[in-house]
Amino acid sequence: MATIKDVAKLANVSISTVSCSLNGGAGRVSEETRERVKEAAMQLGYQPNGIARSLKTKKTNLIGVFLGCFDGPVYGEIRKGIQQICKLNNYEAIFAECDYNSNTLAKVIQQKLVDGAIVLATNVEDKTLENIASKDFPIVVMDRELKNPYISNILIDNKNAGYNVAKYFKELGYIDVGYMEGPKIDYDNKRRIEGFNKGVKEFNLNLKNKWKISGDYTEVGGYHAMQEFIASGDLPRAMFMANDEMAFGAMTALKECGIDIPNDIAIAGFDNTDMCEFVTPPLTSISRPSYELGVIAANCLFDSLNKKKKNKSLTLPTELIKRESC
Amino acid sequence: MATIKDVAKLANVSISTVSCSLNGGAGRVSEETRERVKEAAMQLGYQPNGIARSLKTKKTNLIGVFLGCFDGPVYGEIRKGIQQICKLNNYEAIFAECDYNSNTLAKVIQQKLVDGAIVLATNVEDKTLENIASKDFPIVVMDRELKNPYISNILIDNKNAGYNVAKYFKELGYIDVGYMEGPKIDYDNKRRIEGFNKGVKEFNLNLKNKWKISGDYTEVGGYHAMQEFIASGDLPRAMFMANDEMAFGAMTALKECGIDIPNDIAIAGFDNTDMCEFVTPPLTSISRPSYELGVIAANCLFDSLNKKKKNKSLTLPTELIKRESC
DNA sequence: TTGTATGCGTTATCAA
DNA sequence: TTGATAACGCATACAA
Repeated sequence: MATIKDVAKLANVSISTVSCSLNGGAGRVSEETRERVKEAAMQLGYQPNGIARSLKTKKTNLIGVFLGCFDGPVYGEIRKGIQQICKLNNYEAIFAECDYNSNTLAKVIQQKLVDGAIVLATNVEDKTLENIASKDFPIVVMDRELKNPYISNILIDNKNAGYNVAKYFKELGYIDVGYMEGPKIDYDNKRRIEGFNKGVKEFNLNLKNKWKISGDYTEVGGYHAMQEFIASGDLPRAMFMANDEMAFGAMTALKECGIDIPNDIAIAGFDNTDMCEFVTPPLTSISRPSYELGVIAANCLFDSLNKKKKNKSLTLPTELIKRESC
Repeated sequence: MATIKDVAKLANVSISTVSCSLNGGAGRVSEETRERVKEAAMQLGYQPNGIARSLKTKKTNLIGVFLGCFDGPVYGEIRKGIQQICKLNNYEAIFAECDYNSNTLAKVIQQKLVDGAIVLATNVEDKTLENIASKDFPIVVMDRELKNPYISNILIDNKNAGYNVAKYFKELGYIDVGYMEGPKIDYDNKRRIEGFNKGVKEFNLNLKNKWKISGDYTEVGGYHAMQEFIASGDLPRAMFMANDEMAFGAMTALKECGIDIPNDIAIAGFDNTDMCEFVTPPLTSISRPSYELGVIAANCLFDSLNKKKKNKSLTLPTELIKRESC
């Protein structure tokens, strides 16, 4: 692989001239020299070594996005939003999957491989993030609330969303209600359920303990949890599902047993994914601004990175989308 | 952030002693000194700067996984397989999403950020990969066949799988058949359809041109494509779908129109995703070893990386899983 | 307008 | 057993 030295030799100039010709603005080198250097670089297929450059400049023009799992339509939208903003800022986003016993995050960050991070991985501990965040290394979290001068919090209004589902159930006259939650450790899930519970209390709904079940955010998980629930023989009049995918699985199980939606049981999901419109019956769900969430998180990170702005805390609103499943 | 110098100063030794104490094997430094250095490092929270280390050692202990899109259950399994092997080799995997006009791949690789790459992104051009692959930078591709000494090919037997679906249709007495393909640019898709076509010819099935439709590998896409297809008023007796997700969407559309599966039309999918068992009726599909695919691809990359072994070409078998949709 | 020299934080060679 | 020092490839302050 050609280095800057090789280019310098071929173009018959010093390495500093090569560097300036290739990166620098106008003024520093004559147009003639610049051309000669560019020609030489092209000829050798020269590509600056990013590692060496980073060592010198102390930045990599890379941000790290740490996700607990890449799956699901919501993650996809968030990623798109992040990438869009990275491109505008001449950065690239690299992604890492953080499972429970992985230290990828620490490794990548401590090694200075990225200039900042966006974290959406429940299983990463708060302490880890607090230790890593600094003036030179801003972090944006999307799955928790952290009070730290170098950490920004971008969230959606989960609690209000859950509350609104309960309110809507009340409006429709559904008194006996239940829910299927996601992973108990998940921040979003906790807040959704918290809001729903608040509504249940406020509107005098009847939420038996046995009507609180849990899935794992997957379609298959929702299917199984609902199957078991049906077998118990005691169903509420309406159920709030902590995400759409579980709701889809649950609907499949219900239909298999000949239980009518919404006449026997009403279902509401969360995320308003594309399929909501197309399942039978179409699924009432909570719409969240996923793409925008990614955009905002990335912008927030670049604000910290560029202008050294202060950290931010934002909570984005959600909207209840009413369809025939209720 | 503490550097090796700070540690050296605190421990009252030279930086080379620090380096050896922390990385090196036995013999080089006395146990006593090593302890003192470790103590100092701990106290300062010292973490070696990976960038500087990489510049020197010419390796990052990182591999890049370049995906066209992270979504779908198959991708998830492949990623898990890759990560498992990375862990065993003391490497980390970082992921990048390659959309059509992104240059993330080139950037990450040319900057020497990763020691090797696994590519599963149809939209990356062959030429790009051929240019980048070298003795020092092995690549494993999973979405195409490339003859290059530094590129390994790990594939599944798409063609045979498609052929087997046609054969199965014949066995069941379905003569009028159709298919819904995925993105035409996709290698897997092309081969699946190719194999199916071969079977159609060989078994004298009747595949009208109007029975060849296309989706985009998504559930929503499959739903819409099928809706339109139904509206055309002329359906075959059986259809092969290039992946399960489209099949699920298509099944939803069919059921909505009161078209019975498999009595009016039989459906076969591809990937044998978890939901196949749970949709109504359960979906006949092609099982592929996704996790193993990731394991094998990663192992293959490490073989090239470590022992400088030759490139490999492997095609993994698939299996037709029969369920009630046919 | 150009070149020389320094240093980024490591690892590794060599001499002590 | 240890320390001084060169080198990795680049950017840049400063000298010419």
